[in-house]
Amino acid sequence: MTRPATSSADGTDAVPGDPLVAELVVAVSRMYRRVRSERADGDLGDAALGVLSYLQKNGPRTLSELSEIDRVTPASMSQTVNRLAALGYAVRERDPQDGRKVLFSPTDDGRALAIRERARRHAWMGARLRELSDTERGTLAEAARLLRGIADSER
Amino acid sequence: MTRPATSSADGTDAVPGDPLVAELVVAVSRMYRRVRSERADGDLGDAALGVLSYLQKNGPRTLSELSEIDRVTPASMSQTVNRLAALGYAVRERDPQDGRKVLFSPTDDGRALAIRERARRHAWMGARLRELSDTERGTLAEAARLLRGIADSER
DNA sequence: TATTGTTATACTCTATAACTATA
DNA sequence: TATAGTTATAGAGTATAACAATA
Repeated sequence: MTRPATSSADGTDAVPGDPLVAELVVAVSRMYRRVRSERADGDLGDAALGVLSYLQKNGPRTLSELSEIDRVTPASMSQTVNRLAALGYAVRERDPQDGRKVLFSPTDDGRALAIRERARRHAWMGARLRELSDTERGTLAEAARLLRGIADSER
Repeated sequence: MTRPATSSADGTDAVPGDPLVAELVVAVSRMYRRVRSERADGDLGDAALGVLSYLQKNGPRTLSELSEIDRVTPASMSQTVNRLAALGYAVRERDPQDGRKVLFSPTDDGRALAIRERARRHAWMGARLRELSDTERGTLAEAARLLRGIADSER
């Protein structure tokens, strides 16, 4: 054989890259959409709920911090926290040490909503994971750690 | 001790659910956003590029099939493939056996774009994966298989 | 001047409701 | 009637550009 190639539906031969990358990207994309599709009707969107959930678990953060965590622009994050604030789920507070900074915190309503919605959205996945063996669960736990490390890496 | 509880930033005790679920959801969400953030300027969005990539790898599909694969409504998928068609990356063809059905196929331009963009978006992740041990890569490969199974499960 | 955050505007993605065409 | 697909409309999420306030 002359060179490695991927076979495509139309017979195109493409330089294949690392097959593991493609498998992971497809798996991650499908899982993300599946989790997102558990969203209920009058619900917050996934971006706003993600921010609220983060604040509930980790405590107040500035706009810049939140935008870096989610890898969106500060302008985008400003609009997301605007929605949370307009709905009464989060509050803005000026940083006393540095008047340029704004700290966002969840309200009591926001904290309760974050806990409740996380439980609801995760329910179906919890059920699927309980069907796995201990070995398989261990594999997923280790994979979650590796994926976090890769996703959060600077480069 | 009386019952398991999660400790939160504000001292809230919540019934914890399966910690593995939360770890996986956070890891998947962060990785999805990281891959998405590799998007270039005049680029297709992630939904349209995902559909184009699928068609390039797997061959023509009907609208219904595509909407089920991505877990979006047929109306949403219709608009996504509309964008692909308007840009000349995909074509509609009436199914000769059943005139209600429409088959979508990538054009030559679309196939080339799918291959090129996949390579570009996956480059950074390929570099990160090459830094891992064979054992770690094996863990991720097995995890990708498990996650696909869970995400694609009917329930 | 540099940093932090916001607003104006536009595009992508998704949904629901109402519709057309085919079986 | 039921199925496959489309269009109209609206809201979430994101981006870039331009701006205000503070350091």
